Amino acid sequence: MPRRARTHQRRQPVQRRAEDTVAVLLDATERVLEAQGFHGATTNHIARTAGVSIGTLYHYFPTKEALVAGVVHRLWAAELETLATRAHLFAELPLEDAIREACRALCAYVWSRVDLYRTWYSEASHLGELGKGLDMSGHAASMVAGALEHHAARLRPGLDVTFAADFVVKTALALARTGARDYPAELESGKLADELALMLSRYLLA
Amino acid sequence: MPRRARTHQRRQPVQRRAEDTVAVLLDATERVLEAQGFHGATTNHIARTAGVSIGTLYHYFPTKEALVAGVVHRLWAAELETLATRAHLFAELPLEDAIREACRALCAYVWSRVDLYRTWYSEASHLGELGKGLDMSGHAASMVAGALEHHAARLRPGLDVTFAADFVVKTALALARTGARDYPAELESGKLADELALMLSRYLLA
Amino acid sequence: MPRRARTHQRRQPVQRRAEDTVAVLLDATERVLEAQGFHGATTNHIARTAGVSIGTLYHYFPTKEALVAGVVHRLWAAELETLATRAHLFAELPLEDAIREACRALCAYVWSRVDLYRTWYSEASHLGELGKGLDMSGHAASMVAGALEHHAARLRPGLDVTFAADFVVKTALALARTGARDYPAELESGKLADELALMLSRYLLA
Amino acid sequence: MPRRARTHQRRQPVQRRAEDTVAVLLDATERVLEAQGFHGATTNHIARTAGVSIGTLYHYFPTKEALVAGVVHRLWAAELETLATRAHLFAELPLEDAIREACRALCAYVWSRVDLYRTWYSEASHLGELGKGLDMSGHAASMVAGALEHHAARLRPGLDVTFAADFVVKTALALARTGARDYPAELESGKLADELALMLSRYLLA
DNA sequence: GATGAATGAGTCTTCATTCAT
DNA sequence: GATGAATGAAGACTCATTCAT
Repeated sequence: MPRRARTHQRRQPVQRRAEDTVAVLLDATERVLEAQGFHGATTNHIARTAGVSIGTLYHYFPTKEALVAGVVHRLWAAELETLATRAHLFAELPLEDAIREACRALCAYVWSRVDLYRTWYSEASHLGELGKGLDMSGHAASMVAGALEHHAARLRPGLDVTFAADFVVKTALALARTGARDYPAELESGKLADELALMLSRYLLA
Repeated sequence: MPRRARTHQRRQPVQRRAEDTVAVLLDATERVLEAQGFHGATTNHIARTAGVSIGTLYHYFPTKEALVAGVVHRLWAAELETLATRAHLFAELPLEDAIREACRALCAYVWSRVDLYRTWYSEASHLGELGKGLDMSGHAASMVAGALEHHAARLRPGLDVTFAADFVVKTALALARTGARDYPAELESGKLADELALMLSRYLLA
Repeated sequence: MPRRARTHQRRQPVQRRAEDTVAVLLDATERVLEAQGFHGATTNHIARTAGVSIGTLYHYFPTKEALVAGVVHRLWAAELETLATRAHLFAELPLEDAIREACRALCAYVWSRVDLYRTWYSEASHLGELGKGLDMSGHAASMVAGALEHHAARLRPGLDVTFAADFVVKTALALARTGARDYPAELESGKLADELALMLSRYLLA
Repeated sequence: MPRRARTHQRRQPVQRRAEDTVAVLLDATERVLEAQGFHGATTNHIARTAGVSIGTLYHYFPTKEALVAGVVHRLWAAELETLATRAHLFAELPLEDAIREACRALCAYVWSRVDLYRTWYSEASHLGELGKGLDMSGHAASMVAGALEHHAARLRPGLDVTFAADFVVKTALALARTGARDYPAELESGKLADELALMLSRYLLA
């Protein structure tokens, strides 16, 4: 039987020191997950790696799941950040070029954490709260939707912009993430990013 | 620490009865996984559900992982089968139509097992042997590659057929599978299949 | 909890074939015990090694304990046989020489099965029926007692012949058996046998 | 297949309380072994007897084998202690008398734990680390060797002192231990000790 | 007599979590 | 806030043994 899935963080850290502890714990969790996989990561091992006691760990996170969820959320946020910092490109470049840059940035980020995606992400991503995941891809999707409006003239006729923006984001995320296992070489070389960008561009443009 | 990951089946069933037992065990495993998720599924529960003793379960599968791997492999085989039975369409129909039929069939299959994809597939798919997964998508990819040669005249110039065939298969699999969570409505309605088909067609054709 | 300790053989084999089966099973048991130790020896492995089915094994021996007891008894019988075939020496040679020959023969026998004594004998000897063990050492002791009467004139005054005969036999058995672990080199070279013989002779003689 | 034979203690107790726990666990193990034998002793039963949780048991000992090894080592240490506290007698008394006292003390110790030697010692002593056993008998042997040097003038010519000291110790241990089964009456009455002492003295002295 | 698939009670062991200090 | 010894529910897995064929 699964333990209860309380995945909310237990307390908002209000002090500098406590914030540190939370970050230290998330870092340690990530490191242990990367080394041992989800199944092999134990809370005691994580606490030891973080250099805090197991009691302290449970002071900040009510369950192991919450801890892992924290890492997942942080990862999602970083993925979103990677895309968000390229948002302005959609106003500055032709759509194809902006899409290519966004895909390249996303794939580069995945490549920079490739072991993480390979070892435990698929095993543990379901612990991330669905809502936060939707928020994250929703943010990215509305960003893309804005970009598409901006380039409306060049879009293929009949395109459902709202759906397409979302679909394109989820496709990019899905392929970049699974690419860590399925296409490591192409992920590193940039080919995956470029083919992905090509596919998305042709899907969107006239 | 993770238990050992022996995922090979323990004995080749040589008698009619034994083959039944293996199938019964895989069926039961699937049912229990669907109801409880990977973490919540216990071998004792699976054995009880299958109507065999726990000893018999371990007679055929050396570990829980091997049992789940068996279910994953069977699922992969069914996905492949779904595509393989549509292979002839690529010789009979325009490429767009054949692709659409293939995507529809794949999405329909995923929809028919949607709970399974939603509850445990992402959590447990890594237990499937990578080799078998590559075999499976490789088969499908070479099928697609053949189809592309057949329609060579209409392909977009500069297309790397070998890569594209593989890429297209993996994209379809990734989106159909994650669609169970991300787009249940569109998976059911067929919209996901059609948008996917459109994206793939535009990626491939001139 | 220990299983019941039924250690009697289940049926007296009356046919040639069945006798063979019993011997084959005891041989296989010995081989498996030697290779895996008592804890690691399973009845299924023993049956497979013997080339018979597990059902057949249980046809002849009611429990694993009975099987191991059979091997222990056979070993005791062989030890006794080793001594018994030297009994005549006590009538032919000076006592010291007869004792030395007996000790050498016993140690040589132990050396010839040294792996067996090293791997499982101590772990499993308690499964041999105490009665049979006493019979065996009792036989040897009465043999020795007879020898001592024959050499009565040379014995040390005050010697309790009955006790001494038994004591000497048990000492020889204990040291030869534990010598497999404690003195492998001296067991092989014969030094253990000679020192043992010297100790026993000086204990007995004036 | 035997479980792994990790027989090292898992953590050095650093606090008063923890030392107690280890001792409590060893005591409980001894009691359960005495009542049920090695095969019948379960870790859960031992933990319950000790009044600690099963988790605590595994906090200090990684396996059942390690726990039993701990008891064996403690027993060996007590045997050695029994001899060591008599070491001074070898300087104060004639050798025969010192030997007799040592044998009596050893046999008395065995008698004081006779059930233990009878029920599980032979079944489980192989779990003690060979090295610790050699250390223990080596200590005793060098003690005896010192004593023999001290009485060199009275030793029989040609005696190999180094070997003899070791041989004498191992003989005494083997006979006292097996005496629990073979000679309970003589063990209790002291006859076994005296005959053993006589045998060893005659082996050593001129 | 022989077979071997099936049984299932019972074991060891793990690890998330608590709480007294 | 921090500690970490202690907890114990729960689960994977073994293997001696049975019995229908």
